[in-house]
Amino acid sequence: MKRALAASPLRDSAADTGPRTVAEAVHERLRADLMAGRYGPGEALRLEPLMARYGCGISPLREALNRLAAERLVRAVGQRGFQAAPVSLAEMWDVVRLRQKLEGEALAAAMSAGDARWESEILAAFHRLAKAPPPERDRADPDSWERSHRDFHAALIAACPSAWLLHFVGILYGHTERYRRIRFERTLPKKLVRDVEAEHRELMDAVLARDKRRAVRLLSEHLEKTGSFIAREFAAAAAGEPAPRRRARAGAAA
Amino acid sequence: MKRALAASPLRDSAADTGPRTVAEAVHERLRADLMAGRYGPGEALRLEPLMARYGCGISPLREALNRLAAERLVRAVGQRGFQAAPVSLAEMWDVVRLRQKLEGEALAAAMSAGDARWESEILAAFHRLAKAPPPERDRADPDSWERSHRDFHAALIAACPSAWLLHFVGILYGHTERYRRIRFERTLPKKLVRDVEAEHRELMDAVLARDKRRAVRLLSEHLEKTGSFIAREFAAAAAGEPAPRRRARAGAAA
DNA sequence: GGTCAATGAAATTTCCAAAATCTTGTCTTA
DNA sequence: TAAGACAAGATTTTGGAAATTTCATTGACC
Repeated sequence: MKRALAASPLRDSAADTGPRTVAEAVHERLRADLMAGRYGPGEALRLEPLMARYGCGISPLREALNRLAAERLVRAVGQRGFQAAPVSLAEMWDVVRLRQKLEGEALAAAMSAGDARWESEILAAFHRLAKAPPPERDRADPDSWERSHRDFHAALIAACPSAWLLHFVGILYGHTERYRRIRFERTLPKKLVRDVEAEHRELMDAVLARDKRRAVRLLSEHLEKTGSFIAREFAAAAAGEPAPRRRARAGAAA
Repeated sequence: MKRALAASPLRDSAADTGPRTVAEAVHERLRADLMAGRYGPGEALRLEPLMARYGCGISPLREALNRLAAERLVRAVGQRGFQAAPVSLAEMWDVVRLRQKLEGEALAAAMSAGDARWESEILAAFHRLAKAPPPERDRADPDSWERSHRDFHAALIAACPSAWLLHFVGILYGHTERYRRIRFERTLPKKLVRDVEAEHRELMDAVLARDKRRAVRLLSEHLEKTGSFIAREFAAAAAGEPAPRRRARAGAAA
């Protein structure tokens, strides 16, 4: 069962036909790995290991890395290669705060423009998210829940008519996901997952009831809780492991 | 006299040292040419001519194009190469509307956080803009006024603490500039330029007086006028030249 | 003992040419 | 006449190797 995708607004690659070049395929896989936190903050992304891992030559790899640099998921340092984006508490809050504003705008716009089709897609996405295996029981497909989660948030704002707003929200979503997953997969307690599901249901109800004020507020609170969660994990990590990974000093600091 | 740059928030490349690789240099030049409207909407960007024009091999050129594709100034079509971004009236208003929101947010934040240094940079940027040769009298350096213009808008929001907000505003600025310059350089009447200068002065006065409400409103109106100007030029171009450039049909249509 | 320069290794960046893909024009056929 | 197949040309994409830069280590000198 392919997941139903109608040009998901949170992933604006060529989704209808699949990647048609090696560079596009590597770009997608690399971005997924970045978002899954498989590369630590500031970790050097050396070309030869990546060529081996993704089974491609140097040209498509560099093209993918350059696109990711423009998306700010990797940093390109000049004559010194690429590294996974650094992290900081301040930047995390910057991303979350901006996402509250922009995704709130997008949600309100979608609720003004959405039709019955849009509503049904939200219901379907919520159902798939509820049925998806929780992220801690990830055996075959570790990213299954994450995909459903992204699809749900994408469905909520899919009716927003501003392509640019959706583009920016998508970029911010990717960075939020990375912050959330970058070091804390093991720590995710079941209790929290259940709370998240309740938040999603409440949010969906407000959206389908066309209660804009309430929906935007619930979305903002949802994101605020995510930010607080990440901040707590940051503090815990800073206390437990002073220097977790290579060049990660700036990560736990500011 | 080098133009004073303190990591201008509207151009987030490695500005302090200048481009350190060929790819970065080509990326900058190509972006400048795109923003100057030197490539028409949908125009095919073939590799060999570009290699000749920018005097480089194929690898750095493709890397630059891939970055620009992530910035949405060019489209990458799969196995069919790159083309300059298409344009449409609807997308132009999308860009302008979003820029009103985001640049307004950034301006308000800057006015909360700005110090004396920030104020003096605004004054200096305004002075340089006032002294810059108007865009129609562009003999040696056709982009001189445009650079000063960008620097002025950048100076206004430079004190905004949100790096992500500044990043997005910079991207939207680039697209606005392209829409403004893409076909209408010859049409720019002096009267309009003088009006723009008056708007800039009024805006600066409100900003330096820390009148947030007024400053944000003036900025929004300033952008609104730019949008209306572009829309008029669009309509005129659609009436006068039905198919101005290659594959530009979609441009004047929606 | 500490600072600085030189040397060599490692990594990135760039050029280049082969391979794969798309486009265009022509010819055939219904 | 229109539709389709086929081949030639043009263009993009990709992998590998050369050139350039950075980084670490060693040694010399003050």
